[in-house]
Amino acid sequence: MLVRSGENAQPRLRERDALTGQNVFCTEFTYRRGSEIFGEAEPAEYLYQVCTGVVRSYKLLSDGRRQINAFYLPGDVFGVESGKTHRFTTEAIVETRVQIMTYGTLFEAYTDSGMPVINNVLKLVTKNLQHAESHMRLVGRKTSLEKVAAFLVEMDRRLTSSGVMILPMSRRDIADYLGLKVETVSRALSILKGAGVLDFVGQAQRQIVLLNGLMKLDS
Amino acid sequence: MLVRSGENAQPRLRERDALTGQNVFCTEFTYRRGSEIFGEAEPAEYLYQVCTGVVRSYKLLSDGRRQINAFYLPGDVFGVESGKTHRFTTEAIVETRVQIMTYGTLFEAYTDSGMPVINNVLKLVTKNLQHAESHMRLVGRKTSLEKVAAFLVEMDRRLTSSGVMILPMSRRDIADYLGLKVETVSRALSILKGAGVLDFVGQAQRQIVLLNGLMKLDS
DNA sequence: CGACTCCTTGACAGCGTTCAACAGTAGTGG
DNA sequence: CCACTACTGTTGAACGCTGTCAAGGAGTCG
Repeated sequence: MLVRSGENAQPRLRERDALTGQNVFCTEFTYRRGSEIFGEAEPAEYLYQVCTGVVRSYKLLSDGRRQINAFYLPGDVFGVESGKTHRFTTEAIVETRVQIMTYGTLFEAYTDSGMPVINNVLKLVTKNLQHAESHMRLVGRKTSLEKVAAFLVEMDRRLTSSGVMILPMSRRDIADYLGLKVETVSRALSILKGAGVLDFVGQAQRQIVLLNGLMKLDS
Repeated sequence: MLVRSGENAQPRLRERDALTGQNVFCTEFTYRRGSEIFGEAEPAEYLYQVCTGVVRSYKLLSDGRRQINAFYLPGDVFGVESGKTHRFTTEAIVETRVQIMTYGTLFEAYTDSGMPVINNVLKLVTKNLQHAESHMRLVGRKTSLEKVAAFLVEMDRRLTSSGVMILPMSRRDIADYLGLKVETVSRALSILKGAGVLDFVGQAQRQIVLLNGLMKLDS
């Protein structure tokens, strides 16, 4: 039985699991905004899939800086490790409901169905690899404007419904994701707004609509 | 039968292949310095393992800049794709001998031995993922000095024998790997030499010895 | 030996960080 | 429900680092 500190568990039977393609018992958890899901170097016991909410994955460097690796949105699977420990810390950015499966369940599914499971794991790791490679080029990109623009395009693609994008993460999160400072992100957004390629909806600084061509940047 | 333009093939039976753990027929090729091994978006037909020499893997961005993704040294396997095409261009930096195996052979090995093969592929992709994540932090790191120092530590770990490191790649390669300009790399090396943490051996600018603590930088 | 690339160094400009101040927002408790 | 407080976000000014442009020397390959 799963035990996690202070979170409410809601065991459920999911019809088809994303990885195993089978009927498996899963457990749902809800994490409060800002709470840690798992920490770096903790033993990797579970796989997670976001139901609602958003998760950030990061490492703290020795100088105190934080490098955010990825944002996980509804549908995304995270916590997959080939070693025995997690390599990143993950936190819920907003109140987040996740679906949890034990590695044990995964391995049982493997012995049952074989190839498909491990193949899905491979696809997942490959997807992460491609994102990491793409993000590496983004972080190495020249200007802060390009970084922020690329970030907006990525987020727009992943979480826009009805044309307006509601960013769940703070400017600091964006900055730590792009390797910039908060002020630079803020400035870039102001410049992009001034250039007419985006606009803020209402007074909220996190509701953004991309207007005309924020052209697709290379890979 | 393998056919590659203008390169001399040397079919050999390797005793145990790195991926399959089996006896398989492999083919060896020698690539001249600067020649392309495979190009981005080409169909992925073969796996490669470096015997001698060094390989660079990169993408050309739309603005003409080149982002080097990884350097492959003797023993490293590259060309592994989960899709049908290569996502990077690879070139021999110096005269390089590689061992080639077809994906077909890989799949035969899978049907024969099952789990171990795909498990090795998973390990390989995971290793690439970890390198990409680590490199992402490196590229996002603050100063050019830290980038160059981290690069030297990485290379020192991977290719030093007898304390002196012979860099096979040019300053331009290093710059494109770290997201810097050639002049900045050169300046950083001069500064590090002035600070007494490294020294050039003889007159050659590519033979470097790390003296005292270039402390291990985080992950 | 000559032509080429590679590497280094200098001067300068541009961009992002740093420091600082302020406004807007949200969360808390009276 | 409002006031207080802490956090979040924006903007300005000065500084420092890296890119840019330019020149020259060193090394390498034909």
